[in-house]
Amino acid sequence: MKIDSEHLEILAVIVEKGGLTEGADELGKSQPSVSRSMALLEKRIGMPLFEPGRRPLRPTELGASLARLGNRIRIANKDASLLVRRFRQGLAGRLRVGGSPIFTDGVIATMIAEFQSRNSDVHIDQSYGYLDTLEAGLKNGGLDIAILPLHPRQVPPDMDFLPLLSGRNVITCRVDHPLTRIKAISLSHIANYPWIAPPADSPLYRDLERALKSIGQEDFMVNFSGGTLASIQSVLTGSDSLTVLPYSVVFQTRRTIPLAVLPLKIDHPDRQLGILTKSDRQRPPAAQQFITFLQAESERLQARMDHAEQVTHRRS
Amino acid sequence: MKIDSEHLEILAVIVEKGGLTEGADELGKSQPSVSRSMALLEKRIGMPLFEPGRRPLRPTELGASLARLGNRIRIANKDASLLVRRFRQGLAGRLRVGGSPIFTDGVIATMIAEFQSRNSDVHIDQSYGYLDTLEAGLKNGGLDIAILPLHPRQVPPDMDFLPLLSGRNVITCRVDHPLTRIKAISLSHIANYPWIAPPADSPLYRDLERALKSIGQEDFMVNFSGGTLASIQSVLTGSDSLTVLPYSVVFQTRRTIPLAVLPLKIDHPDRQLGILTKSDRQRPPAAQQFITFLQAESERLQARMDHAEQVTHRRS
DNA sequence: ATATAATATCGCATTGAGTTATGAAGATTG
DNA sequence: CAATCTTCATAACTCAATGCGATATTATAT
Repeated sequence: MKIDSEHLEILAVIVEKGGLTEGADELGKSQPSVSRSMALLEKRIGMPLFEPGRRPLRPTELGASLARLGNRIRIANKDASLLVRRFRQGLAGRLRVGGSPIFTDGVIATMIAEFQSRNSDVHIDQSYGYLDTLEAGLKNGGLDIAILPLHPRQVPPDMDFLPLLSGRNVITCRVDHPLTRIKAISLSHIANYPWIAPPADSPLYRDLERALKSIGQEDFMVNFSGGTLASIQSVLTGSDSLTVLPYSVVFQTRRTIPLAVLPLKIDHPDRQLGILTKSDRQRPPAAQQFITFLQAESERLQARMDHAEQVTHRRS
Repeated sequence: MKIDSEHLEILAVIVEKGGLTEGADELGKSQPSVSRSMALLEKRIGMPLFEPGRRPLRPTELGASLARLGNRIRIANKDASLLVRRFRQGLAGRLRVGGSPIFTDGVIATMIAEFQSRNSDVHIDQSYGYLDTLEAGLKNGGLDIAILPLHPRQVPPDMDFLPLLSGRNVITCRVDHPLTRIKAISLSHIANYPWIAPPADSPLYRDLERALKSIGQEDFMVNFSGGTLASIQSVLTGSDSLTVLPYSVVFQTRRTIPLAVLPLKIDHPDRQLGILTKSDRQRPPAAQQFITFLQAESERLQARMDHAEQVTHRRS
């Protein structure tokens, strides 16, 4: 014999409010309705829930005990409603975010930290990958959103791409690098230094090739390759190596890992860091919340970068 | 928007069992039924509870969270069912028991202790009173059962009386009382000792009068009156006083407060200790349980008393 | 006693849960 | 890769429960 949980909740309210009529009011139901519900419950369990012949309805021992349990149910139910509301508003949930390693570590990670400190109930599951991996993740539902640099032409047909930052690359080195003391840097200067290369299968590696080709340096010496942003930064600050990094990464991490940007114009890849999502798949509200947040943060970052650049120009 | 607690319970079972079909099995419902319930819940909250296009139905983050809450509800509901079952079997609840002071303290209290040690969830609310008080208590619902010595003629019309023990009274005193050393006690012997009398409004007081009158002692000296059994026993063991007590009381408390019974035949009141209940009023199951218990305990007590008496006769 | 407030009951409409039968789609296997 | 198996969704229908207003009944208060 299963008891109807709804009945127990009603009982709890009646007992709490001290009367059937007030209980009905509280529940937003009519008095006859709850009266009948209680009559039905009493009939089901075969025991009286209220003292007979008492006008402001008073519960029996059993009624009071069941009311306590009903209250537990009510609390759980309320929690459930709250949870649903928070999920709908994107304030709770889990978000599986995939991203290209360098940008994710250098730019997105700090934004994620900020997002989590605001929306503590959103759990972000971060993973790394390049276009093909991320695209597959989105397709099979393993990822909610992907963050990577992309050229408009590369966007898969059934996906949406929302640009966040321009994909400008720069040549960078440690701040006290010999080259930073040279006014006008030319090809001959940088030819003497070894290069750090990102993993060979990464777009950034191709950027590096392209950038160096654009300034005329066809073959270059690589003394370190692969690894994550953290290892690249370590090697960079501990040696005279050079490398190509997105300017936003250099800028975003300038407080913890300061790096110098060489005033050498290199070919821009025509890509933008942005958010890739599946068009049809309805995103969880937390995803929308996160996307909106990333847009705002990116705009702020872009503004700060622009501002810093103006200051530099004025100084020079 | 109120969530149906039933739905959350169903969700919890589905998630726990790892599939809709198995969940339906567990719940004893058909598979389409729970399927539709979940569809309805999803429609209500406007969010998916299960990952789309997964055949062994897997919950989303929201679904899993709601399932946890559903489980809490299930537990509370199960507790409720259990509670009801225990109440129905008389293994839980509250019992308001009224009784005449001497019998209650001397005979019933130890039985109540034993009863409570067996049925720990039954809470007994004990109170004292004589016939009129107890009768009123039963009538207005303030008492579930009353325990008192009664003559069959005194039983109110709409009440039932269940005899437990014969109401035989005896003259008693402390075990090392001078009178215990006298073989054949006569009236002249006891005339020298003062009497302890129960409260003047108690039936036992009238018993005392009647008993003494029956053995020819019209007026008697009372050096202590009123008080509870405990105080009577204290005075009795600390002085040479005599008093009249039910034999069952003397017998039941013989281990803790040993008293001597004088071999004087006195007039029996034609009453029996028994249980008085209202006929129409449906008793809580715990009451029935308690009554049955008292009957069994009383039978055992009676048997022991009979046995003790036989031994005494053989010895004398 | 009479008035008042609280609860129970009645009649009727609507909703939701239950069923079986059946269709659709992911998962599995030769 | 097609066939098959599982698993879930849908359809059509019945019935129990809930909703309501109107009204009877019954403690409690004045």
